[in-house]
Amino acid sequence: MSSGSVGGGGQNGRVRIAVAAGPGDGGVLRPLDEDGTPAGPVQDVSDLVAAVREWERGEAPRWVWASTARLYPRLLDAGLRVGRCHDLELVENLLLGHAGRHGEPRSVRAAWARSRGEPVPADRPPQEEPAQASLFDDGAHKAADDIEQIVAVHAEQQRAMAVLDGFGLLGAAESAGALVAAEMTHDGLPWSAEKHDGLLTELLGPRPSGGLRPRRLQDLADRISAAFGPRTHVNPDSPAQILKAFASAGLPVPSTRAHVLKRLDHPAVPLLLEYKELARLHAAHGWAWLDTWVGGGRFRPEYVVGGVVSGRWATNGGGALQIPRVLRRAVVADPGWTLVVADAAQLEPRVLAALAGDRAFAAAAAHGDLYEALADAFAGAPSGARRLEGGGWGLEDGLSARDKAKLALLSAMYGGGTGEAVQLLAVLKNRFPDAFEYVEAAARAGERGHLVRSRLGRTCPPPSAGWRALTSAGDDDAPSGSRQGTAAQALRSRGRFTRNFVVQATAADWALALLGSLRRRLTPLGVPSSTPRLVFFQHDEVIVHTPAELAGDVADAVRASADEARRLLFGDTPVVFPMEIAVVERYADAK
DNA sequence: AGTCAATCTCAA
DNA sequence: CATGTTGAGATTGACT
Repeated sequence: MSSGSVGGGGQNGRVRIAVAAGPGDGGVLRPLDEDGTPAGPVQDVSDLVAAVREWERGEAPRWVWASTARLYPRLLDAGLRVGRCHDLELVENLLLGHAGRHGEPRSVRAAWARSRGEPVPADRPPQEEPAQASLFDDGAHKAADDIEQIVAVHAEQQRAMAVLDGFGLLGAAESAGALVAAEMTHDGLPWSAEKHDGLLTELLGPRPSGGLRPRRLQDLADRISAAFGPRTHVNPDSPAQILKAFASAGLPVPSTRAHVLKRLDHPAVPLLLEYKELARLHAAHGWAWLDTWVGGGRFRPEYVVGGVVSGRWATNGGGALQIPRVLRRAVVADPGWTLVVADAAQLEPRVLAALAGDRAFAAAAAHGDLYEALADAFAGAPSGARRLEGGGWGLEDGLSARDKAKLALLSAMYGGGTGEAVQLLAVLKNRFPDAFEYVEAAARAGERGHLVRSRLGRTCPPPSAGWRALTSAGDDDAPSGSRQGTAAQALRSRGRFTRNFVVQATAADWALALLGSLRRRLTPLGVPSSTPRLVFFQHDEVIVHTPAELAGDVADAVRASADEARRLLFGDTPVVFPMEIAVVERYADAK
């Protein structure tokens, strides 16, 4: 697997430039060969942005820098975008993980110290990172030190990655992801504050002043109290008070969860369910959220690339990866623009099919609805099982063959499949033995305390010391029955984690490759002042904000990127990764 | 007055 | 025998 063209942009794939910021608006550059050997002298520049712009117009090198998240926003603010980079902190993090050293400091300074056997400085927590402006304000001697360390750490990373299959692509994809993340924060997701406010007013009543409850919530709260009796006062925000009120009414309940309340026959129940739903909207995505996170018609969350162990992204604030469906009505394209919303259909089972190289399974995943294609295999399986709302499996007749296929796969990937789904798993095992065995092997590896990896080499964290102590006991310790039970539980839990990790993390590999490829394909579309932009990414879904007349080209680019990602990860697998693409004015209209 | 765990609901 | 993964973020209520 070559590092391909993910994150590519320039004609010459080999030129790299190490860059350190400071002092002031200046910086220090040094050209490198691909293996990290210096290919020219250190250059001091008084205007770093101008120097980067100049190089970018010419050779379009791969920029080697400590952290995209800290450096790139400054370039974006100056109206400059770069084609490719190597993010030293992100790559260091991947390499540490591969070595089973998750969580060790990842800064350039730390990597430098580590390689020289010196004391390794802890990473600074994000909130203590120097402000953006001061990054460009370091002393001249510091920038000189920085460039020396950057060059050295980069060379070591290139050496380390060269012997790990797929790792070059992983590092390139992670770095390209960091560029996308910074650009998405810069560009923002189109967000109509007016539509959002209208929605809140419609559901909650007009915006209240001070910390008061909106009218609709107060009204519901009053009716909830009344439903428990005259002169009773129940604060619906307090689970304890709700439990007490139901107990007094002769209806003791273990919790206030929605599915528990739904089973009760009491006039307060529908009011409480409505209250809880609206109160959450108000608390999590109400006017306060709007004031904090939306400005100038854009929602600008901060993404954390590789923030989840599986390689999925996390966010730092704003909850960008949990936008409630109702609020998608507020995501509206600019006039004359449109949103291309694309999500990968049934991504994780397709990833499993491709990973396992299961011929029968891959053939089913070669086109169309994967579960439907598998349905025949499950049509005769014993009456299915279905997840009950409260957890646990329950018998439920009337499952379609397609539902049975879906349930079997989800059980295999998530580690369920005890209970009634066991028969469906048996069908999966018989008909698709390689796919079954792939996740089983990952689970067994986990239970033995081994590490498992994604297709490109992203590695799961090792089990904790506590886990090892718990699960290795059992010899001389004469553990008690409950301790054995706890140990068995810990083993199963670890197995579920590693079982899921190989699939989820490879799906994240694929999504990252798609993102890098799509970014590169979008760049030449449109004219500089009016170019399609990636504005949202959520695990297996992207949104591109584009001039309306380019929507077709964008959709083509999305499909081509999905296919390129497939090829980069899995070569000539027959498994396809179809994208469901909607061209809409509002996100809510996508599905 | 701050910290923390537990609980709840949102997303994939 | 127990009974599906990864997260964010708000809130309550117990704690220091």
